[in-house]
Amino acid sequence: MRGFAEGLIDRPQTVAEQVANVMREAIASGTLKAGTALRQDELAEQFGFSRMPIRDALRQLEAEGIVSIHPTKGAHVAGMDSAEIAEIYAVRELLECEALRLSVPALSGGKLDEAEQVLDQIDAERNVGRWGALNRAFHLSLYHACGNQRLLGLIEAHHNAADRYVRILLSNLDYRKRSQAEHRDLLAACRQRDGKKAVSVLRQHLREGSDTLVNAIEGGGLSRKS
Amino acid sequence: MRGFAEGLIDRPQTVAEQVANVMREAIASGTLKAGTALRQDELAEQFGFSRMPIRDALRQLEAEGIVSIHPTKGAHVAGMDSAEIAEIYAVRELLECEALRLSVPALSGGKLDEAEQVLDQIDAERNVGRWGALNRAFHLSLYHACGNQRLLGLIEAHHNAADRYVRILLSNLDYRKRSQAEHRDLLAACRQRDGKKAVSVLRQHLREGSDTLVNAIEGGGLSRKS
DNA sequence: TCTCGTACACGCGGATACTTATATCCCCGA
DNA sequence: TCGGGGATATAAGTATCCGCGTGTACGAGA
Repeated sequence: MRGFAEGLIDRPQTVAEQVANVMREAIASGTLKAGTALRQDELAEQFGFSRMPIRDALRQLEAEGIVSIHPTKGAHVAGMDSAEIAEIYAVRELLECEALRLSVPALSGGKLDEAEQVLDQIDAERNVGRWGALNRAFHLSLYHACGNQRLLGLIEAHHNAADRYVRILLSNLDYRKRSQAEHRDLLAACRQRDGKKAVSVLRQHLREGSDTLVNAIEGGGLSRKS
Repeated sequence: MRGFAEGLIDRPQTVAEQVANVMREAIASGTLKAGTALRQDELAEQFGFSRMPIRDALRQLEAEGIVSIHPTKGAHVAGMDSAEIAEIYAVRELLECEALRLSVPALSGGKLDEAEQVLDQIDAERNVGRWGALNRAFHLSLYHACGNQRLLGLIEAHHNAADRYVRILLSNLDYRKRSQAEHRDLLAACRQRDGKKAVSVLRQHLREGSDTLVNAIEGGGLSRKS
């Protein structure tokens, strides 16, 4: 739920936010695997801060759905079973298709050019860690003109929740190629101001991602919910 | 974002959660008006707890969008301008219509009877404070069979965010009558397993609520964002 | 008199040390 | 072998402290 209108107003960054950012990245990158116990004292020592901001950060991440906290049992990196992945993708499809539908008529040529540049960057990028961020940037750039900040916030939150898994997808060269082809189709439909077409391409794109992930996780024996 | 699968697993309630619950109710009921400063040590003294759980509670409420926190300036009861109300209702429409669409074919007769009982309770209820809760219970009871916990969680979160304003609506006798009529239409469509009809009634219902609220707030001079 | 700068008070973020409660594990005895 | 009880680990909560950014009020200078 982070990021409703962030960046618009300058807020001094708190330690808790910095910690949350670092941990979010660590979880997304797989450094912290699903199910890992996140001990407050341990983290406090590692980061060199006291327990207080660490708790704030954990609460924050819990709200984002990538950490689960049980009173007396503590915080763990949230796992995802394939059912939950399917749920997240179903919600993403709902939210993002709506945002795209609203956004397409309002998209400026400049924004579209920006989106295309992001696609070129993805093709050029060799660092696995950056793909996730670029992928997200591309998607969000198409939705920005939707005019509903809250909707964008939710979409961003769900990108966060799915980030770890998107990275798994993107590390697969085959999927990445297909994904990029779909991205270019999507962009083309947007350039033609064909909202219906764009939405249907996006819907297909997300379903493919979801299916690929669910198969990978059900078959591949990835670490499960704690 | 609270309440994804709450209640299914017994978690000992933390002080922070209790505090959050009390404050959520206080904000929804209007006891705490929009813009009110929420000073940590003041609250700590009032509740008789230390600052730590109060901070946790404030973070929680911030994630729910009903409190805004600025480092160094502290927490305030979040206001809503009419634009934000429109946004929330647009998202609610999207989420709830989808949940209903998925849910209708799976709704058991028992669930429908329960929903009808809730409607009867609303008619009988004289206490303004309870209407909001009953109204929410009715809506959620129709969505429960949608099979997507995450979607239900988001819907609940948006009910929380809109709660204060729904209560304003419901304290208006005229709106309440119309609303109840629409609720019965909605229920009837569900009984007929007519998903399309049900969704269209729901959509109309939510749009009416949104419009009524936006007009009330733009005209009525309600307290604004801090 | 009006404006600008400074100084002070307030309240938050954070640190630290300590207490309490709870879950888990392991061992010991029936 | 199994079940109960204690030891241990860890989270939740308490009490207090400090530093710093912000807002404000007051006094000095134009």
